Amino acid sequence: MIALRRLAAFVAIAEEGHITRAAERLGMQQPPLTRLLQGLEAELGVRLMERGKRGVRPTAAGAALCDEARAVLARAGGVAEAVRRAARGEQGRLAVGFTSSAALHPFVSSGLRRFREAFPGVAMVMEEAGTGELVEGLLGERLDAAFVRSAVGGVAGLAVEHLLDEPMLAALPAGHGLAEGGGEALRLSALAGEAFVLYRRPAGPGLYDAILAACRGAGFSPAVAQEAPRLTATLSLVAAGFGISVVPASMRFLGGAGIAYREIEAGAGLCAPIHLAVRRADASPVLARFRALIRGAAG
Amino acid sequence: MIALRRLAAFVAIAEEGHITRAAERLGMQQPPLTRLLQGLEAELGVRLMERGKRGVRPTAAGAALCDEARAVLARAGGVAEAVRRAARGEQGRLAVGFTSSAALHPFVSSGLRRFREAFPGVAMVMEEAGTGELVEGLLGERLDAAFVRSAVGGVAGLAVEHLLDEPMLAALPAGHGLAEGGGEALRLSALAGEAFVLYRRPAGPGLYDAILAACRGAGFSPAVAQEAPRLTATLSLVAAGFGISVVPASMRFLGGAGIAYREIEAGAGLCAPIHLAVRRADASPVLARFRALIRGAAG
DNA sequence: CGCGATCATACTCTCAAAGTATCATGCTTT
DNA sequence: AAAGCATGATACTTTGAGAGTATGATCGCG
Repeated sequence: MIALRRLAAFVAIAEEGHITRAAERLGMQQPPLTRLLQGLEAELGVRLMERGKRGVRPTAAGAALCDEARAVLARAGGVAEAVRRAARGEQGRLAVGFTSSAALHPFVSSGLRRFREAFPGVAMVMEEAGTGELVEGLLGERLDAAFVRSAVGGVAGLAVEHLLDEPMLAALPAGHGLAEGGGEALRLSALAGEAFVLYRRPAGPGLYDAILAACRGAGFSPAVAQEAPRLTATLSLVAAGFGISVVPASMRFLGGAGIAYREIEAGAGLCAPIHLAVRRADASPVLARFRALIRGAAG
Repeated sequence: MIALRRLAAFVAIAEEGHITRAAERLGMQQPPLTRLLQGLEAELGVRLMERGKRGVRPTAAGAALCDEARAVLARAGGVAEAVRRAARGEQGRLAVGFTSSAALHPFVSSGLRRFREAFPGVAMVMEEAGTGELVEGLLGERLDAAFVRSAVGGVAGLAVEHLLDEPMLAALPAGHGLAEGGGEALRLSALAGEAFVLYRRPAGPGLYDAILAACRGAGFSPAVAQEAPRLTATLSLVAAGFGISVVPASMRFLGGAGIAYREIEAGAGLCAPIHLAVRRADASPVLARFRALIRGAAG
């Protein structure tokens, strides 16, 4: 492999048309440059420069080398800067996961958009999946960060950052007895006798457990009539009259016709948090930038 | 600029995940490799490898460097071979010119096509122009070779190679008294009283002079009624009845309606040669390949 | 014909990078 | 817990590619 130094020297010779002048430009003496050229010619087994009375001029092979060398030098010249950008977190890759419920919150989508605009050099990969898959993705280094609803506090190796708390709403089939309430907050205990439709626990344990705990706090244990595999499916089941549900407030914009939403009294302690989970040991500067931006947006 | 040697060493470290093993692969000892890595880190001001108990693993910056380095190394690795190909004439540029009359001869077009097929790595540039322009193009290095009809022997610095001789035909307006001859060759002296339409001498001195010389040899001096700026225009004028002309046989396929072609007796010494003109000093291997192929096709 | 410009050759020298030897650290195994 | 092994870091020595100096060879030009 021909060293970059020699390529640069050759380009200088070709551009100046004189070994002497090229040596001057390179800040060296003429004899070593002459030998450098001879060395290149010997190594390639090809005459690169035609020596004339008035300087030198490239042969066809020399012109080809000059072109190739310029390309290599240009690429090599940018390496150092690219690495420094990567170290500053301005360039690289970032894989972000989110549960389907987090994806629907405007905070998440706007945060991702803002990061993308602030760091256009970072290639982003998105993944929507259940909490379990996201945790697995983080541990297996397939993901760098994940927006989740439960705290995932128990998982070793992960750090979880609390971003915000979102109120939850009761989702009732239109026409349900409790659907109309004049804008008043609903008492959670009013739902004691209802059939509940919930997002499957394995896919979203955080929300599931929060709802069950709040119900128990309100003095009843909800009857779970259906478990839906996706949040959208939950709302479809509610609309179809299979029961009622309790969902994060940002879902309000999703479920269209057939569903009435009512606030739940604050005392019930029902809230849907959003957390950012990352590997505790991950020192990636891109991730640091991402966390800083998201944390700033949350605070 | 980071030397290729160091980039290659870094890639080896990143790929092996152990400095020791990478050193083995590179055929060197471990300490210098460790220092090489430290040197890179110092030069870039960035930590590239995280040292762990069981070897090393790249940081984000290290991964970026690894990617960049691979790209540079791949490009640099091909340089030597590309230069050798250029030296063998298998890669490069070739600019070929031809006069309009030469362009119409099947030998020229098939020769160009065959060269193109045989050396797909050579980028070709074509130019159709008058003889004067072609000579100027060769001397000014805009062209590397030109197909011409006259010998251009007088021009210093050019070498001219004779490729073939083509018979010439009398081109007569349809219905002309000499147009029908039962396939017999026409005696040149039979044209003594005719008005001649000729391609302008500055654009094609070779043909012009050959025709005049042959006529004088046949005992008459032709009356040039019209001079046309292009060969196709010559035939148009003949078809329009402005006079008769004498043209290379390959023109027969060009002039469509309104023109009758007749062979001229061999003794008149009328023939239209095709030559290849090149710079005498041009040692380009691509040109050498081209000349060899064209010469082979002619012989 | 001598002068200036330019590339080539011979010899010396220097410093960056390779080698050698050895230490430090922290698992793993007994 | 101690010995052993794997791995990287450090200190010192050695080497060689490449830089410098001096000079020769060639040739156009006034």
